[in-house]
Amino acid sequence: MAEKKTEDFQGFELDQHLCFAIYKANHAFNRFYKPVMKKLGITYPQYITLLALFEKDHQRVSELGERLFLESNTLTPLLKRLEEMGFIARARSKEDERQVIVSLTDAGRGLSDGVIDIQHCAFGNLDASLEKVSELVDQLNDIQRTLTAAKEKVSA
Amino acid sequence: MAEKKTEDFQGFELDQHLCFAIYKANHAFNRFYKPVMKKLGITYPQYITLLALFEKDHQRVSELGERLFLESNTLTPLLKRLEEMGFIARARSKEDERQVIVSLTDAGRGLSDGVIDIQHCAFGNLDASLEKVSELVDQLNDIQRTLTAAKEKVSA
DNA sequence: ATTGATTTAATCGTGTTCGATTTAATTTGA
DNA sequence: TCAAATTAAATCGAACACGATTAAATCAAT
Repeated sequence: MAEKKTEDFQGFELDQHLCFAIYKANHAFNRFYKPVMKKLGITYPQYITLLALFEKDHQRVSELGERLFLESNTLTPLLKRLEEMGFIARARSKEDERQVIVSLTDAGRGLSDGVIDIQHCAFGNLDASLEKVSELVDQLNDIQRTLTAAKEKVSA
Repeated sequence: MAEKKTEDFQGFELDQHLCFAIYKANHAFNRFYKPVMKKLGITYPQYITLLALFEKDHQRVSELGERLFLESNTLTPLLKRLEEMGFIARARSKEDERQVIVSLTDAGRGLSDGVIDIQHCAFGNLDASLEKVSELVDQLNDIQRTLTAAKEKVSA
């Protein structure tokens, strides 16, 4: 009862850290999806990017970036690879030549079947109910919003 | 009630995806910690690595790798940077010359004060109780274990 | 004791991420 | 109108992550 130090505040036990738990879970998703992605010829970040395009086609690079929390320095090369593979097309906007519009090709849209399979595969392995998962998603989104807001506050 | 397709299974709404929620939360932790880490002169992965060493000093590279889910191809250069900065020492084991033992230096141990501050900082911004966080950590660890086990199963 | 298999870390190439800068197009204001 | 400020994407360099390979040390098993 006497010793307090760091024990009452997570201390150094890595497994008690929320950031480490999230790091590990993210890592596990990465490793789980990677071999499945490989069959489609894409990487995990490319998969996430395609999901954003399935949700809404014909987005600007910066629009995609807002959705995925990435900027042109990351997206430009990634999109170029997707373009080389023939899954998307990139074209300067007629209205504003600064903007590049990213669109799915037929081949890109064709990936959606494989993607659905992947989702079933991952979800089938988590023996959790839809409600439980949905609740967890909400909690994680709360944390994300809180940390993002806190960072804004600090850097302001 | 007629349409089924993908809607009853998360479909393409990115925000309903557990993997995306985790991706975002991990990203938010990264962005939140980054400027704080910068004051200490280290990166987020280096921070995680140091946490593992605070928990247990004098680990082999492969031991650290198991803990952090990384391998020598990632750890070797990262550890070399921590060594250059004087936070750790790397030395071949006398018993087995193949092994490299990673140890904290005084300067490395000295970082732990700053690290405690960082943890307070992050935790103070999450207006969640310790129990709530602990519960969330357990759920995330469950997911990680499940996905890791599922991957083993598939690759076997 | 020597050959062959295994283990450990290091190395290499590709892709992702990010801070910082650059280039080009658009908007603003004098 | 035309220079200055702003915006959008691209580029660059450093760090991280990973599959695959390599080099060196150890172990196994005759």
